[in-house]
Amino acid sequence: MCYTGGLMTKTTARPSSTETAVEELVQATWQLVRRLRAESNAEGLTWSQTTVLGQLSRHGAMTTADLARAESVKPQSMGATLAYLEEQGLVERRSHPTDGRQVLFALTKMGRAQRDERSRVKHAWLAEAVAQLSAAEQRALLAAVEPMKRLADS
Amino acid sequence: MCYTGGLMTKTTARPSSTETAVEELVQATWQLVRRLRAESNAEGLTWSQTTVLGQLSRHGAMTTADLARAESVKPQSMGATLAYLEEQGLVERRSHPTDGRQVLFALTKMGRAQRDERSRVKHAWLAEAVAQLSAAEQRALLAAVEPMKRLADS
DNA sequence: TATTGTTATACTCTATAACTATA
DNA sequence: TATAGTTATAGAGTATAACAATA
Repeated sequence: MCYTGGLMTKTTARPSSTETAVEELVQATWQLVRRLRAESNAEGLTWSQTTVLGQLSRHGAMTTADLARAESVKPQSMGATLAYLEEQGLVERRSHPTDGRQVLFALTKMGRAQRDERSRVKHAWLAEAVAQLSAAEQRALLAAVEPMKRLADS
Repeated sequence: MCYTGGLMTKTTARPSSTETAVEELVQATWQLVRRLRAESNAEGLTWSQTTVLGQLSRHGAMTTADLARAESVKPQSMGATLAYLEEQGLVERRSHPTDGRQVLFALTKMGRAQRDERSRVKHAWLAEAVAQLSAAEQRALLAAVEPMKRLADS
């Protein structure tokens, strides 16, 4: 594959230093997201859209700003996603009872159904993929969740 | 923040089941990528572009298909990235010695310099962020690299 | 006929800037 | 004046489909 003779078995350079190891982590993160995106594109909704439905499912009605914060994007970006979901009839807007500026978004009946269905499909794939890993690898993944969040928030 | 009374401290629902835990992992992965993207946008090159320079730096000249495989994207997508890098004078194309169809891409002198500089800047941020974590958290992150790659490749 | 790469097109995700409405 | 949201615009990152050149 590689002309100058480098071995090209999926970029598996051994982590010699911490620096390299961190770069490896970033690479792994990036690739995992690509994989997740590819997986979700095959079905009706994208990952970003699905996670918004998940937020609303878990937390109930939320404002654009709430959702933007929860997903670490700008309100305008979240607005675009919400506009799409609303157009699809998956979320609906409600006026805020005390603050006229704010708009609350909530799942519609269809949105809730989609959410459950999506959840089922996603889990089917993830469950299978995770099942292929050893118990130790699974533990390693779970142990990394909090540090990754810390890193993302830093 | 959240109208229906859910506590909204950064989506910290405790992982009750493995299913939830895996979803948490996905969420964390997604957010970390968002963070990385935001960080790299501040500077000259994006993460995708930087990683391509990294590949060429580590492996020497590679074809579009090689790079696409290494980064888990379609050749056409990689072509777009390479076109940009070429336009910026960071990579150059060479004809393949034996196969006229293939095109080899290699770092230019400028590309190599940029790569080193980018690498330095990236590491500065990452190093600082990682340093904020406990030793245990750092170990947890590194231990997750291989499983994440396995998951991405599955 | 199969493979490598290019061109054309489109859609998602995200950002910034400027604006409106409400507090 | 500050905050919540919308509109307009733009760019990165991808994908699929159709094509050309080479093997």
